[in-house]
Amino acid sequence: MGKIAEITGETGLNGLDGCQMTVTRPTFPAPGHDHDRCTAEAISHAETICARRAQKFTPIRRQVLQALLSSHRPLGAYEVIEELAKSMPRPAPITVYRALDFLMENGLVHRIESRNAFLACAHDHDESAMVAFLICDRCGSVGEIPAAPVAQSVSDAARTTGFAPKMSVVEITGTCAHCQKAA
Amino acid sequence: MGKIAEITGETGLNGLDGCQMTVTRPTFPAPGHDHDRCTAEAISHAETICARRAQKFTPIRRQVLQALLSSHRPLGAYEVIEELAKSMPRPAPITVYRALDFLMENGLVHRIESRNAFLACAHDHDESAMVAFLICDRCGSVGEIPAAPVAQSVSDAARTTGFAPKMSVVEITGTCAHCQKAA
DNA sequence: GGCTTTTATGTTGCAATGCAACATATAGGG
DNA sequence: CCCTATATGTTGCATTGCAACATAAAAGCC
Repeated sequence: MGKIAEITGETGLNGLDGCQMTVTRPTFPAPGHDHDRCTAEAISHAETICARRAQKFTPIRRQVLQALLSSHRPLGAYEVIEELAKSMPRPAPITVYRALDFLMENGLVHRIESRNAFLACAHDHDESAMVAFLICDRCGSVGEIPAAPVAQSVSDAARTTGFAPKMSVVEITGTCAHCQKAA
Repeated sequence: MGKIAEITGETGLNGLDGCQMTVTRPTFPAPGHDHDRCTAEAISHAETICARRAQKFTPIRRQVLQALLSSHRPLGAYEVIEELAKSMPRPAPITVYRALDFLMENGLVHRIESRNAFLACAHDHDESAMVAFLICDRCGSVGEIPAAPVAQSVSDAARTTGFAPKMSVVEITGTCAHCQKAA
């Protein structure tokens, strides 16, 4: 299986300092990958980010992130609640939403609009970088790819219309390589 | 209905006070456009489509489409209900959802995922054509642009990973030309 | 026209999503 | 130690979305 095409390398010019997680992350998590390690890295990345910004990476925020990391697919807020309920008194929805907001503000979690769900960010990309999501309709896993070309097309369109783009949502559903093989 | 690239149709007016200025470029709204005519055309287009497919363009479906056309901005399902309630006994949510499903299946209405809202399709584009939406965060109006180039770059990127794309959601929020001027 | 089949609507009820408002706790700074 | 800013807990509810079943309306057939 190896890594499947990694378009990840060129993700947003790596930000302001030497923060690089393993940038060689495949677009889709390989079925047999070292998940513990990948989770640990993501958590430690989060710690770094929060420390740098003097933001608090509280237990709840950590656990919400961990819940999302436990699967490489987007979880609904209430699925996160279920996850957390396994290891603590069931948190109220608002609690989880607040943690999710925090994590999104800090670029650690993405919201998948077309699913009303949340996904732990797999890459260390510049926060302003445009990303696109490839959502597998079989296994539900989500790949994250840089969408610079999309950004280009969009700003072309913007130029003609005078529209000033700020935030983008690019979500493509389809079938991932693994599931195609499996079929 | 005219040809594809008449990207002019959207309007900014929609009752949110800030946004009623002339368009310099034809792309976003033409505030002074003949709205009755553009609505009439859309309805008649719907009739054509339905007739061609032997689908029934029932009163409810017509009224839902009309509600969406009346505003030129995406409406939530419950906003549609409110609209309809003005001219008939208030329909149940499920009734409106069913009509919306029908209209979407026939390419007459788009769902704006990032808003949980629905927009009457402004163009006469091929159903399989990929479109992108430019959503103004001030006035709420939405521009619909053909997104062939976006589609291209996305599916290139996607295919590199072995991903087989089916459906796409491209929604860009930002500020439309009118609202930029107004600011 | 009657009869059947298909399709569309109406009714009832509820699950899922999301957050507001206020109360309380907790971490740091002075 | 107090004060302030931030984080979390509690209560309650609005919004979104649809399932399941009942009824009506249209289309096809003899």
